[in-house]
Amino acid sequence: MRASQFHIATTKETPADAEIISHQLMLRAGLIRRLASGLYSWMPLGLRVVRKVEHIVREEMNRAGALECLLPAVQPAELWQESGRWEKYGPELLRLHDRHDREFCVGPTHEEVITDIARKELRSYKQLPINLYQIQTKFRDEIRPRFGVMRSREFIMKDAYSFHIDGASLSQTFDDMHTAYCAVFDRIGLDYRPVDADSGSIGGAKSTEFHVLANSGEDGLATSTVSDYAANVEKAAVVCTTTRADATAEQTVIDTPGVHTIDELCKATGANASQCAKTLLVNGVGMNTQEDGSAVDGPKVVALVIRGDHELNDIKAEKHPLVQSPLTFADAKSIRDVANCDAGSIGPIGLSIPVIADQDAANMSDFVVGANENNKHITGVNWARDLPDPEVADLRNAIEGDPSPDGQGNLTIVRGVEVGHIFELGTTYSEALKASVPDESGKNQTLHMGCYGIGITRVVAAAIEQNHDNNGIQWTRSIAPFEVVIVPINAAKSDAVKAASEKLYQELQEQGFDVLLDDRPLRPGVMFADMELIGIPHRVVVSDKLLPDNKLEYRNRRAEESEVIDYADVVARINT
RNA sequence: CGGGGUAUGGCGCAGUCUGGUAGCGCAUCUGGUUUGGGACCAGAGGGUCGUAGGUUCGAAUCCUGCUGCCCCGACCA
Repeated sequence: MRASQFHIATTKETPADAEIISHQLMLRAGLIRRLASGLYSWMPLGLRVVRKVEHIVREEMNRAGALECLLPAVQPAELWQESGRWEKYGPELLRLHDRHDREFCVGPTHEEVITDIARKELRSYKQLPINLYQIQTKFRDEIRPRFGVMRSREFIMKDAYSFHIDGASLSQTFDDMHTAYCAVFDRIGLDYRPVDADSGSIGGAKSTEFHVLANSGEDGLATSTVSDYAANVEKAAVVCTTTRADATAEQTVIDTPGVHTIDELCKATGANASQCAKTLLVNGVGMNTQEDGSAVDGPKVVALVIRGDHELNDIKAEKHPLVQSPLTFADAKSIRDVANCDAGSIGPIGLSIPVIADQDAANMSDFVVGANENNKHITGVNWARDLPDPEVADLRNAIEGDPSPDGQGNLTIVRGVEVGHIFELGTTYSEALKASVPDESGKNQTLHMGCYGIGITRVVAAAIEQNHDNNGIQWTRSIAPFEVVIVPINAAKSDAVKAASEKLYQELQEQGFDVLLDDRPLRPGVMFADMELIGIPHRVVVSDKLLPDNKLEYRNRRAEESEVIDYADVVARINT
């Protein structure tokens, strides 16, 4: 490709509304353009990267025996009603009506459609297992799209769905997909981690997320310092190492005017956060709120007690049978009803509702709590003596230094971007949509199902998060929009440079390289800056300075310095 | 949806407090000089100041409503 024939649209200045580096660089390099909130156009340069990622994914999926298909983006409501997700999915599902006023949605995922195909197409256990995938645009009406293409509403996803006669076959494919995903991310050149994950709203038994390590990542990952244990902090179990000490202090009510947070409480009392307990009132399972806000069945609120230096883990909390899922905090009025005070002064003493304490909170002694009276707290509190022993559960996020749940080493917390997720769904959807097949004995068996996603467009952003410097993007060769760029110096004045550049351009193309010839009539500095911003991995400079000796200048995007090489060695140099 | 911010040529911003009819840098176009790290000179084009209303002789500026966008929380590939 000739740069003069291609749309290169770089900017020097960083757009004001781009927060993270990948978003800034994608805009500056002209990979994407924003259309509306969460909606981005892929410019020719950016699309080349998307296509390369797709190509790698496609190859590895095919290698793993998956079959590519393409399902409709728009799906009929009936299918979603059948699976129960028409109600369950909520406002993230973009719903629309056709001219006959029939209801549809824009697919955020395709379990329903694929299961419908499975139930119609699959006639015998002999056709199993089968793994179908597609690469397609999805739409999720995210509450808050952000970070450009990293969390957009419309995005490209590779989604695969497998069907099996039993769980063992499903596990086999699940493992195969795990292997295929590693192959994909290895080829792209990402520093990633497969981690144990909560299966979330999609449901099912087992799931593994693939995270690209990056500080801007929205997820916390807990990894062991010695073993290969890795889990999303949402999922990482906390191994309790504390024990309860004997009570030594007297229970004392103190004045704490204006104190609402643990921080303020520490300042006011001189206590450490680890000596304070925070009491969080959340809605319990009996809490049903009507349209007009009135409660039926009586308000049911549950108190969760966490040590002041710990964080509540929503996912763990909502798994508790008494806690409403999804987890929501009690409103101001219910707090007053239950605790006689406002949030910030709540404590577990004297509450007439269930009190569930995190393991470490339950092991505290001589601790500080809210007094259930505004502007007052109580110090020297002890379980069993001052209030009943609570029900104990694992409620908090794992933190740096916690022992690894597998018993080997401690946990380190790193940030990650979720680029892939594989699930053993089991029979959830096949049961709902009645997808079954006769087994060897002729008896109908409900299909076991797995699903496997990769956020193609998110991979592009994540790759940039991990590969950039002050001058711009540093693509790995496998997904770079172009592998090599030829930069002629002063071609307008030098026929020799011009001819040599053209010749090299031809030769590299014949060698099968994805090559860009920067034939724009620009000064060298501008071309260098552009090509570094765009992130082309290899740069070859053709100049009058070196041409008489039949030499060229080569520079790797990641190298500090350029080097002079023989014309004959270009291909070899690029390939090393 | 709740909280905070913001809206002025394609991009980044100033001007708003203290009303007087819009400016800077980058980018673009023309001509010239340049040509190994985002050149220089000369000239040019481009803005109903988000939108609707109000106050006023006069509104980018003051008031009110609406909308877009960004950031913080719940969601997820």
